Amino acid sequence: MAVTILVVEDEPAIQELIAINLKRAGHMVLCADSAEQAKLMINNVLPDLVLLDWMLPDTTGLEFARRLRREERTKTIPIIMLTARVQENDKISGLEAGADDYITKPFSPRELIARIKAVLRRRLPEMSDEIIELGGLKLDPTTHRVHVHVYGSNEPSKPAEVSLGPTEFRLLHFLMAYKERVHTRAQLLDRVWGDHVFIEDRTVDVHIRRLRKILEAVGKENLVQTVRGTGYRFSTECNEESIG
Amino acid sequence: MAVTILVVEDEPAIQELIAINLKRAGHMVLCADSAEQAKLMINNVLPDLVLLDWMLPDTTGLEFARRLRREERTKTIPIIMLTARVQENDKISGLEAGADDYITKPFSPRELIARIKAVLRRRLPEMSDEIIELGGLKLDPTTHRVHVHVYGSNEPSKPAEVSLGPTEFRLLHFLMAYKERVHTRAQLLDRVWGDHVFIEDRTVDVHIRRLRKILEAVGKENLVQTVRGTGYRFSTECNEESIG
DNA sequence: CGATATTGTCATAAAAATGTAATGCTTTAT
DNA sequence: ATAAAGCATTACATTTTTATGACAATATCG
Repeated sequence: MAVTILVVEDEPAIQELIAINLKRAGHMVLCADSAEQAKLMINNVLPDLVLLDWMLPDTTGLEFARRLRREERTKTIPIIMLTARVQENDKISGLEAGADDYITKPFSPRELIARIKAVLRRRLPEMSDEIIELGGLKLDPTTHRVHVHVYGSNEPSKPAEVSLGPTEFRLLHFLMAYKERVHTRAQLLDRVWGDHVFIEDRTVDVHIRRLRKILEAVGKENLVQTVRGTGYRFSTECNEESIG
Repeated sequence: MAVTILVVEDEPAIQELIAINLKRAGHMVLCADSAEQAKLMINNVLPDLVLLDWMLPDTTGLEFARRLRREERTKTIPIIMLTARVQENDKISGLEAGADDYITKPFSPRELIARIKAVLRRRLPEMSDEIIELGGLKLDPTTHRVHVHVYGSNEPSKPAEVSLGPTEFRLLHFLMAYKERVHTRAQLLDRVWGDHVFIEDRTVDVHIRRLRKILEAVGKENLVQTVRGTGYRFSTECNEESIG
């Protein structure tokens, strides 16, 4: 998949170095010298990941990262910070304003690529555009559509489309992206609804209900399962099994 | 599992950031700005792990760690220190004070999560998400499933799923995580049920019974064993004695 | 602006899980 | 052998958790 990476770095030499290596690794690369310029570029093309220098001419990387996190359109973009040397200073301390990772200069190209890969892998499953096909469902994030493939009939019947509301779609997408795994309501609120929400846990139940209702209507009743005392899970394995 | 982590850190930005990442990783997070506040929170809820900043407004993290280690109730809680210093001395005194690990700032969320996982695996196996395979049982915390592998039939029959209630699941998980070890009822109540519970000792018997019943139904009758006068244990060795 | 969809919360029903007590069985001690 | 102690098993009332439908508030779309 073509991952677009925005490099925000004022030092031309480093910028160049990074760009070359990223291109070699098969990524689309955009370069910006300043936060200002980065802003403009983001307006044009939404990158899949941002490499952000700690020190920028017009602002700090920290500040810029915060800005990215604040805005709806950019808030989920993974950020990797480039920081010069380990600072003893507590002000610079630690995790920088929502960065997904940081790399201290100097770094090797190999390390850079590895970190990018790791961040993408971790961040991607739920927001990647890849089609997920599971348990007779086909979910396409790009078209925002879900189709049911009905087993049993051996003729290649045209898969029916399932229509879901926005939240149900995201919920299903998340559950399918992390199939089999149980998610607590808190986790679902966090990752399907968003970070700062303060919504009742029980609301999740209602949305699960809505999702199930729609799935039942097309004969998919056991995919979204309850795990009592914990939460919910999407699974293609059956829930209850009696063994002799 | 639902691991409750107490973050003791006075810098709000870092605290917030840590909290976000821990939540995303599926943990329950409590935050305290000071040792004082941390103390109060611990009185309420006993956390499973403490992330402790080296520098605190009212005391040093070191001192606080010592205090935790002194008191009976908190004596065994794993502690991870957050420190900006890289001096060898500090590492040593931190470890002396009973820290299980320490992380130097700046650190990435990934590193943080990884260390927490490592400490949990070592200190609280029942809280770690690792699959446990033992005596023909396979317990997977992430999917919340238990499967029985039936020996004897050499055909690769699909392992059947065992369905357990919440408490039985936790109990089995705990027993399996500390296999072969005997646990008193009090210990089980403490660690499977929770901290402040006041429940009859005999209640454990009932849950052991329920667990056994389910396991018997799938042909696993000797895994949960009684140690008369002491308590219970999960063991793959048979406990039948030879007769003199 | 009106019509339709979507969303979060509540109330209530339904289901499942839990703790306790009562009773019977086994082992250990006297 | 008999009593005492420890454990197993069952039944049951209570509590906890989840499902479900209705509703008002918002958001979206034409």
